[in-house]
Amino acid sequence: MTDSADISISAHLTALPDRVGVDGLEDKWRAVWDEDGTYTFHNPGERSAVYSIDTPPPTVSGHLHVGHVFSYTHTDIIARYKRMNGFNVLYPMGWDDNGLPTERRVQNYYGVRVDTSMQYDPDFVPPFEGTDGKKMDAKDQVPISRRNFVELCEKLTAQDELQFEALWRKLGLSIDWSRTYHTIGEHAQRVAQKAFLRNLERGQAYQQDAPVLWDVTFQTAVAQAELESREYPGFYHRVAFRFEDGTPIYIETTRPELLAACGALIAHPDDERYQRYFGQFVYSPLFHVKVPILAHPAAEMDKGAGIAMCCTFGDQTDVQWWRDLHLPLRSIIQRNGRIVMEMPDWIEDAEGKRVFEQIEGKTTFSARKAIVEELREVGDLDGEPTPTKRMTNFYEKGDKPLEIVTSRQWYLENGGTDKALNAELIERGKELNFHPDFMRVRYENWVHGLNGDWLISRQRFFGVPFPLWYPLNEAGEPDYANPLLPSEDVLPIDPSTDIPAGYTEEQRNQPGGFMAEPDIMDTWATSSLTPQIVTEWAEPGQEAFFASTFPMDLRPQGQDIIRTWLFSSVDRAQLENHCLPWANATLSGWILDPDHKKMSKSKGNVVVPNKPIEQFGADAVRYWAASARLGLDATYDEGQMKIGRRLAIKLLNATKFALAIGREDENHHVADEASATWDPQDVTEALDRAAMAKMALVVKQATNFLERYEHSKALEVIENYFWQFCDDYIELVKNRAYGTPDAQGNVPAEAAVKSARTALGMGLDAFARLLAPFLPYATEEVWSWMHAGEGSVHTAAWPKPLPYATAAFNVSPDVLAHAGATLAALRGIKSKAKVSMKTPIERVRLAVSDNVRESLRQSLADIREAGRVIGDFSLEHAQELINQMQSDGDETSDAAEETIVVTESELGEPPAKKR
RNA sequence: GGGCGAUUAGCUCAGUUGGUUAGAGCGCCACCUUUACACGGUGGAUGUCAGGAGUUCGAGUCUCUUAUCGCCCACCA
Repeated sequence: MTDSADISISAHLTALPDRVGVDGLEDKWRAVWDEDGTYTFHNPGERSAVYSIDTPPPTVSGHLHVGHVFSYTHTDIIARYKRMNGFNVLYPMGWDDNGLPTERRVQNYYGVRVDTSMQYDPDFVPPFEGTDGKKMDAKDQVPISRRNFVELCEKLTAQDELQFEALWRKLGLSIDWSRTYHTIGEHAQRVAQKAFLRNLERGQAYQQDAPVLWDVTFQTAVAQAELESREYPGFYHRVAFRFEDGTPIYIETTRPELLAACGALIAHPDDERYQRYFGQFVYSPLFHVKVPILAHPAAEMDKGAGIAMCCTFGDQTDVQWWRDLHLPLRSIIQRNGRIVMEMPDWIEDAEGKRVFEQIEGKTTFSARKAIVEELREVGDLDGEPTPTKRMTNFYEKGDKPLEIVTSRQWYLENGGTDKALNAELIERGKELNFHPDFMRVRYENWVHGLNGDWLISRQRFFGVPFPLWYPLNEAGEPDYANPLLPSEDVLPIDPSTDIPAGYTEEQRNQPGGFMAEPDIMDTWATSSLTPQIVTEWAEPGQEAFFASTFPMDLRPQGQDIIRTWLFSSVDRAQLENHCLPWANATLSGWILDPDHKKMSKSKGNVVVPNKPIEQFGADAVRYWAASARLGLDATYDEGQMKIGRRLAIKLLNATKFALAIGREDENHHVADEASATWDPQDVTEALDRAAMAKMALVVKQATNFLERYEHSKALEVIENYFWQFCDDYIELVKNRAYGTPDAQGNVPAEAAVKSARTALGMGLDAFARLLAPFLPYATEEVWSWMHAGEGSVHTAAWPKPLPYATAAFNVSPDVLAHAGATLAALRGIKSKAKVSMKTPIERVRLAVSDNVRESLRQSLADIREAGRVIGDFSLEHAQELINQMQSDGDETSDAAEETIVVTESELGEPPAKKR
C-alpha cells in the first residue's frame, strides 16, 4: 500500500492578483533565476546523475535569426525536462568567435586588414567603427599587425556575444551562464593544441606537400567538408594540339588559360579513336611544348572530345593523372589566383615566351581572353567557344572557383584514407541515437564518400595556431620533418611570439635558429572538440568532472553541419577517447518564411527574433518552436505564437481560479495566504476521479514522448488535456467546488466540495509542471502562487502517474469525456437557439448508449448544474446507436461522443440581461 | 545521376501496427458580456489525403510510378 503522505501535495498559497497577464514575466523571473542560481550545474560526482549537453556555439559574427530561437528552444525543453527528472544538467554556452567569419566582419567593421610584416602597435585605434554593411575596397583598409587584428576580433566578438546572451536570456534558455567558453578562448585553444599534439604523437596528424584545394580570395587551403558545388558559366573551347608533321588533334577545354600548364593529353585506354596515338607526342598550341598522349581510365570517352589536356592543375582529375602517370608539375597559377610572373622553364619556344609574357600576372579571366585571342589568330581554335554551365567547387564562404595549388599542409586522419578507421566511424554512427533517425543516412553517406584525410591547416590569422616551430639549418631552411614541440603544461602557445625550449627570441628566423609554423587550424579543428572543452578533458585537477560528464548525453545541432561538426566531433572522440562523444544527437530543421522559402540573409527574408518575443512573449515564441518536430522544416508562423500566448494566459487564469475558490472576499479579492494539502484520498467524486485518471494517462504519455525526444507530441497531449480540463472539467465542477446550492436548494456535501477542490489543485499543479519545459515564465508565475517559498517549478519534480492514478481509484477517464460531450450537447441546444449559456433548460431528453448512460449517471448532478438543467433530464436508449456501438465493439470516448443525441428539449426563460 | 525528407481543410499541422463516417488549431460564419479568462466563451460549415497503377475484404497509411518543393552527395576535359 502506498502511504498517502508520499503522494499528497503540500501547497503554500499566496495572495492572488486581481488580473493576470503574461507581459513582464520574462524580466521578473529571469532576475529571480539569476539570483537563485536555478540553472547552476552542481556536479554530483556520478555520471548517472548528470545530463550533459554539448550546446552549439553560435557564430557570433552571424546575425541573430529566428532559426536560432527555434533549435535552441528544442534543446532547452529537453534540458528542463531532464532537470525536473532529477538530473544535474550541464548546459553550458559557447561562442564560436574563431575563424573566417569573424575575420571578415572585423575587416569591414573597423576598416582594417592584416599585414604580417607590421609590428604590434599597443596604441592602435581603428579608423572606423561600425562600417558594417558598407562595402569597402581592400585598398582602403588600414594595414595592421596580426596581434592588433586579433585584439580587434576579440573586442568585436565580445559585443556580439552580449547580443546573443541577451536574446537567450529573454527566450528563457536554462543555461548555466557561469559555464561559457569561446572557441578562440584560452581553454579552447589549450584543448585544441593538446589534442593536436597527442594526434601528432600517435601519428594521426601529419604534414604533406601536395596539391590542395585553394581559395584565391582568402588565400587559404580548404577542406573537403567546406566545399560547395555551384553552377558556374563557362565556354567549351575546341583547341588543336599538333603532331610533329602538323596534323591536328583536337581537345575541348573550359580553361584555355591553363594551356601553358599542360603536361599531357589523356584518353581512355579503351577508346579506339585514340589508342593508336598512345605513347606519341604532340605540341601544344601557342607555347609549342612537347607533351605525350597517354591512357588513363579516369578519362571519359563521352566527355568533350574524349581526350583531355591534363594541366597541373585544372581540377581534381588532373591531380589524379599527375599522380598516377608521374607527370611533371607545371604550375602557372599563383596563390592569389593570378598567372605567375616568372617565365616557366619548360617553355623554350620564342613565340611561346612572347605569348606567356602577355598573360603574366593576369587573372585567370583576363588570361583566358588573351589566350583565346592568340589561338584564334594562329588558327588553333576550331570554331567559336560554346557556352556551357558546369558545376564547380567553391569554398562555401568564397565567391571564386577554387584553384588547386601544391603546398605543405597539415592533415588529420578522419577515415578518408584509412579503411579501418572509416569502418570504426561508420560503426560509431550506428551507435549514435539520431533524432530523427533518418539523419543517420546523411552521416553514413558522408563518411563513405570521404576521399582524403582532413586538411586542418589554414593560411589565415585569427584562429588557434599550430603549437610548434621548425629548426632552421645553417642555410636558414626549415626542417619540417622534425618540428620543435612545446610541453603540454605550457599550452596554449602562439609560436609567433612564444619561443621553443632551448632557443632565444634572437634566434627567430635566423640560420641555425627556429621559425614558427605560420598556419592556424581550421575552425572545425577546435569546434570538433567542444565535448572535450565543456567537460574539462585533460585539464589537471578536473578528472572527476570529466568522468561525471563525458561521454555526453546530447549534441543538438543543425542538419546542415552533419558532415562538419557532427562528423568531425565523432572523429576526434574516436581518436582521443575511443568512444562516441555523446549518446544522442538532435537535428533541427530549417525555418521557412511564410512563402515556404528557407530564411537566409542573402534572400533578405530573415526575421529578427527579438521582435516576436517582444510582441507575443517568450513563452509564445517557445510554443511555436516547440510545436515543430525535430528534423522537419517549420514555417515562421505568428499565428502559432498567438496560440502559445493564449495558452500561457489561460494557464494563469485557470490556476488563479482554482486557487481562489473558497478564499475570496466579497469583492473577489484573494489577499490572504493559506496552506493546503491536496491528498489523492480526498478525491471521492466520480467526475473528479475521472479527471485524475486522465491526468495519470497524460503524464505517462507526455513522459514517454519526452524520453524519445518527441517534444512536440508531448506538448500536444498536455495541451489537449489542458483545454479539456478548462473547458469541460472546470465548467462541470465549478458550482460544486464553490459549494453553490442546486436548483432545489441542496448544498453539496462537504466531502464533494473538497473532492472538487483537491482535484482542481492537483490538476493545476500538474499542468504547471508539465508545461514548465515549454512555457517557463507562465508556469513559474503560477507555481509561485501555489508553492511560495518552495523554489522554482524548474527544479520541482516532473509528475509521476501514481498520485493521479491513486486519486482516480479505477474510475475511467471516459466519465469525463462523456460528461464533456453531454455538456457540449446541452450547450449546442442554447447555441442553436441563440440564447445565453445561462439560460435554464426546462426539460431535455438525450439518446445515449448503455455504457455512456452508465458513465453519465456518475456525474449527472455536475452536468445538470453546469448545463443549468432545472427540470426533467432523461437519458434514453437509442437502439440504432447502440447497435452501432456493439458492431464495432469500440468504447472509446471519441465514439461515445457521437452516441449522445438530443432528441427533445425545452428552454426556460433566459436570465434578465445585465446592463 | 544517387540519396533523404515533404505533399492531408483557405492557412499551420496531427494522423501510431492498414479497419467503418480522415482530425486539431487558426481563419471564416452565427451566437453569448457567464462571479478564472473579451488577451474571453459556445456552437457551426469546410477535404479529388499531389496524380496514376497495384496488393488487399478494406489504403491517407503498404508496393511501384510520375510530378512539384526543400536539402545532401556526385558530376569540373
